Amino acid sequence: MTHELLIAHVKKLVDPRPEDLNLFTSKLREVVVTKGKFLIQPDTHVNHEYFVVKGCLSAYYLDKKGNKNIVQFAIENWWLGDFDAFYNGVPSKLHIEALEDSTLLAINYDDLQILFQQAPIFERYFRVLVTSAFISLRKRILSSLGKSVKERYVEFCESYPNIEGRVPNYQIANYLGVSAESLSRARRKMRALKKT
Amino acid sequence: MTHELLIAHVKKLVDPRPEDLNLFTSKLREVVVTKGKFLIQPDTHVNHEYFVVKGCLSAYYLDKKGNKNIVQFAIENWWLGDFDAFYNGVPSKLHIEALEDSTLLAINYDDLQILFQQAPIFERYFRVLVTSAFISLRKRILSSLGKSVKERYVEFCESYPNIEGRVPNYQIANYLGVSAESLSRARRKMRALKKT
DNA sequence: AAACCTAATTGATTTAAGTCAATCATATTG
DNA sequence: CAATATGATTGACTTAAATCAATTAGGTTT
Repeated sequence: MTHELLIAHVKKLVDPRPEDLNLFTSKLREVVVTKGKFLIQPDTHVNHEYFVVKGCLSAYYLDKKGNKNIVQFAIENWWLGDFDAFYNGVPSKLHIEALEDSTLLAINYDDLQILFQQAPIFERYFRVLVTSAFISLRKRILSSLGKSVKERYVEFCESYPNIEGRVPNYQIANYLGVSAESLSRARRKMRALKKT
Repeated sequence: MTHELLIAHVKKLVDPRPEDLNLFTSKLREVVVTKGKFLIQPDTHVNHEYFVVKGCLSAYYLDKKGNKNIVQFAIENWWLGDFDAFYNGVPSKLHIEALEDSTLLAINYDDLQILFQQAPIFERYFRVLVTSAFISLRKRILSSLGKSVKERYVEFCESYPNIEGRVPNYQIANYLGVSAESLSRARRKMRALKKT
């Protein structure tokens, strides 16, 4: 079953009873997105949060000048969505695009509220989840401020050891907030260092 | 009572029963830190999270080169602490320093776990709290990547309308990840624009 | 294999922001 | 008031990264 990966993920963070898990899985819906297609587009109402079972996606937003800003990558075992839109009921500002053919599990907002009522352990699961996302995001902030392109790329590779190779470098450069050329040069310098 | 501000804050996000609130407030301890003193220092075990009742503090960490990196400011109505250390039991990497004489309410880790058990509404309160902190942090990331000093300063002033004036500009510059000189020049340009 | 596309790399140049050093402004203290 | 900190500003110079413009490298498709 596609649910197994997610159940394993839940069990790593909290300790649900079997009936809690059954309730949870009963609310999940499988979603497939093919490469290049969108899961979420801006100015839409967002009713779901998604767990990646297979594939790779990116979330980005276009600013006033039309520049793309990648906010997040997601691969297997990651949750993904537009928190702001989902929890605050505002229109989404994000594009979420599949970089590979992807399979996700979706949970609906109302179902999630019911789940929180009936199985509060999931309130805990999501609290723990968001807390650790917050901690990583804080690390990313510290990395983006005052660190060189090279250092940031190294840290990126440490944080996302599985993404390298699946995502083109120019997208990684965008995520890091640097130009593709600068990233290329930084990588070159790193290669030079390693060989000596 | 010093608890009033925090209770109001809780009630804005969730709807606790009176007995939940009583349990909560029974676990709070008042802490006073005078200007220049530290609430948390690196390499210590962190047992508490703090809510600011009065005053102003900053959280920062020193990198290998000894550079200070301000991670967060906190004034009245903000929670503050070292999530990573608090939730994951690792030694703190942060300094948390009072920029003004400050009064805080502290909650202990074990007490918080008991609270979550006995009054799950607080599990929700903290989930909602962290979720919105996550959303703001994501906005800060987008701001730090690809935006000019001027734009970032403007966004800072919008996000923290009450901090301007209470915190010296060189600390704001640090938080924004720019030099004090650059911030000064950006502010100068903004003044010039306003006058015309 | 030729033609095509996409991504990565490299070189030349520009630019925004950093650094260093000095000066100015303003509080605070003796 | 003079003396002293502390923070803000300004100027001169340097530097890291962006931008612009080719070129190269790998994969696909025909």
